[in-house]
Amino acid sequence: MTWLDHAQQKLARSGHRAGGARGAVLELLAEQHCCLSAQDIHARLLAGGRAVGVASVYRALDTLTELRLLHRVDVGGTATYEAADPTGEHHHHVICGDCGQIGAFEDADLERTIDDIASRTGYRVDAHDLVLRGSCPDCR
Amino acid sequence: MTWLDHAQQKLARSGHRAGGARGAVLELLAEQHCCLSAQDIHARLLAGGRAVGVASVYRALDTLTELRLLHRVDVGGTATYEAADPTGEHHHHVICGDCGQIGAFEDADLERTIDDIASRTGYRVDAHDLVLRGSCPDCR
DNA sequence: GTCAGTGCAAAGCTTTTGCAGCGCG
DNA sequence: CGCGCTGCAAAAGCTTTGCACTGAC
Repeated sequence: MTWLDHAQQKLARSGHRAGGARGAVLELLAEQHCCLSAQDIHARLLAGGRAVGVASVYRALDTLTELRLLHRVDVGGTATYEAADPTGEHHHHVICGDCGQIGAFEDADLERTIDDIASRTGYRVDAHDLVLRGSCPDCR
Repeated sequence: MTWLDHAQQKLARSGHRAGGARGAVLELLAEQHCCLSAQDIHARLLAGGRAVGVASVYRALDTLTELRLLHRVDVGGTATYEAADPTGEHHHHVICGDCGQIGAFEDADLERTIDDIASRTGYRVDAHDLVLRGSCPDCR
């Protein structure tokens, strides 16, 4: 089952109706390998011939994030979003401060360490984000 | 030597002059135990009787961040800033999604793990941020 | 038929920029 | 006495909200 199917099912089960704009956002995010900002998403949809409004993009992202179908990643003042793996598997990002290129990485050891810390904070921690900043191989 | 002295020295050595607004921002940040947003800083300075302009606050934060005297921390769409320890010692944040309360923690094991990962990315990584999200003890 | 979803436009926030005057060094 | 710093105001993003209309169920 694809992420797209999974997302549509979860939406339906939560009492949401299938609308054009949100569907377009879902389809676009389903085929991305990395995170996109709301503006990016809107621009790409327009470029692809889908006349969606910016507001609908933001509303869709909000809904999907609330249902935990998307991960919100804050990079440099702008929120970006990417499909959330239903199994909980996830990765983190390394951002080039010069060209803006974003890379991804994952590390089981890191996840363990973070979970460990989370359990010691006193908070009920249900999400975490690690961002590395620096210069990518091209810019360095 | 206090952080405030250190910062003022570094500014002077970088060819900056001592101005009222930036001085006020420095003094305020020197006595904080946690990160503040630009708006927070501006509001507190006004409340304290310092008639600084918002623009000066943003410009001061920019300059100080560039000199690595401050750490910029992105929490939920707004940038916040806190004094950076000149020895490189630093901590990370755990944010309550309900009340906005921000806690801090540090962990040597975590830092080692992150450094380890950073060296494998191909990037020259010179900063990193980890943010945990959840509910604080009070809200839970 | 009902009500969630949508597009548009307007408003709200945070942050940046332009500019003239002030004052540190 | 030059030029960096500052405040004000205007502008430039990003994001949210109000509203009437459409269309899914």
